Amino acid sequence: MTDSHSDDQSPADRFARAREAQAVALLEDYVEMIGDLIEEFGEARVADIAERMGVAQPTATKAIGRLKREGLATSRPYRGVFLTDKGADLADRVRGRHRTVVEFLVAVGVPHSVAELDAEGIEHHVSDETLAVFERFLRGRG
Amino acid sequence: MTDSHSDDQSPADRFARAREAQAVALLEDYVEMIGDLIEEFGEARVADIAERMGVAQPTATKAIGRLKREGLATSRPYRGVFLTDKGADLADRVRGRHRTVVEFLVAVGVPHSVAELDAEGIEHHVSDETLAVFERFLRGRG
DNA sequence: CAATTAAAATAGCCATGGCTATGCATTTCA
DNA sequence: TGAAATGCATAGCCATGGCTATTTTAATTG
Ligand SMILES: [Mn+2]
Ligand SMILES: [Mn+2]
Ligand SMILES: [Mn+2]
Ligand SMILES: [Mn+2]
Repeated sequence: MTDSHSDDQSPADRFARAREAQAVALLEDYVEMIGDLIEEFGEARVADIAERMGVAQPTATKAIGRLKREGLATSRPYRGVFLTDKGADLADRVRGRHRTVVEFLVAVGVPHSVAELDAEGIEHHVSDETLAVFERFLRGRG
Repeated sequence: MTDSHSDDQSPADRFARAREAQAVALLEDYVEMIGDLIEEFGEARVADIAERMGVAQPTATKAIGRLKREGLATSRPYRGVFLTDKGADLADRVRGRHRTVVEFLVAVGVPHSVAELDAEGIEHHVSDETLAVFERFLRGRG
């Protein structure tokens, strides 16, 4: 018989996957957060984006350039940054995942403030399958 | 009265923390994996490290240079890479965290292969406090 | 022991994601 | 309405983490 707990993936595959998740993590955080700013203030200015990300203003400008290149955002100087449909969709998905991860961690006993801190990184590495398990866990306890 | 569910950290603090975790993630994976190779084969050669990481050989050489600079490893050409005490300690901690995260995910219902995949990224963002919660969860169900 | 082969190092390229300093354009307001 | 203040963009630096191509060095073998 074949080994009952086979490896499924090579380490190289796992590492490649983690590297890929890392590469998109920053853009995910930007779109989610730009969505938050628009929700809160009706607009997302470069300076506010930089402040909320905790980076210098030119760093935010550069990142916004990448968002534009990826078709996730547009911007008009002195008028703010806007999410495209694609960007808004991504923001929604990312925000949902963020909330689910935080709620799940809290549900298993992690203090809320710690859960928020850890979730900011964890969220980018949780697969749809794992996310579904978290949601089921949450439902299964009302 | 003061808000009972206060924010605790600014978004900028959370993002900074996630960025920091990301910065060390790669070195953690290298030391853990080098430890595995030494365990399995008695030595960790540059070519094997590169293959297991899924990167080109010069990429591994460069990373090993960083490990050395950080005091985590030493190396002798044609003789392999070795972990310092500090490196071996880190490898042990990282491996323990990896195992705990995988076991926890499996315990809540994530398929093993998916758990392995997700854990490779998640492990670097799990705080000691959250890890302790995962361990308690695992103990509390034998 | 010389020649071959294999292993590792080096050179040099690219993109990302940080930063500071500075320039320019738009708003705002006296 | 023109000066001042503000907001944003640009230039240019650095480290990291990828890559390919090439060179060097060590190990192996005829
Ligand atoms: Mn995040
Ligand atoms: Mn988030
Ligand atoms: Mn990992
Ligand atoms: Mn790992």
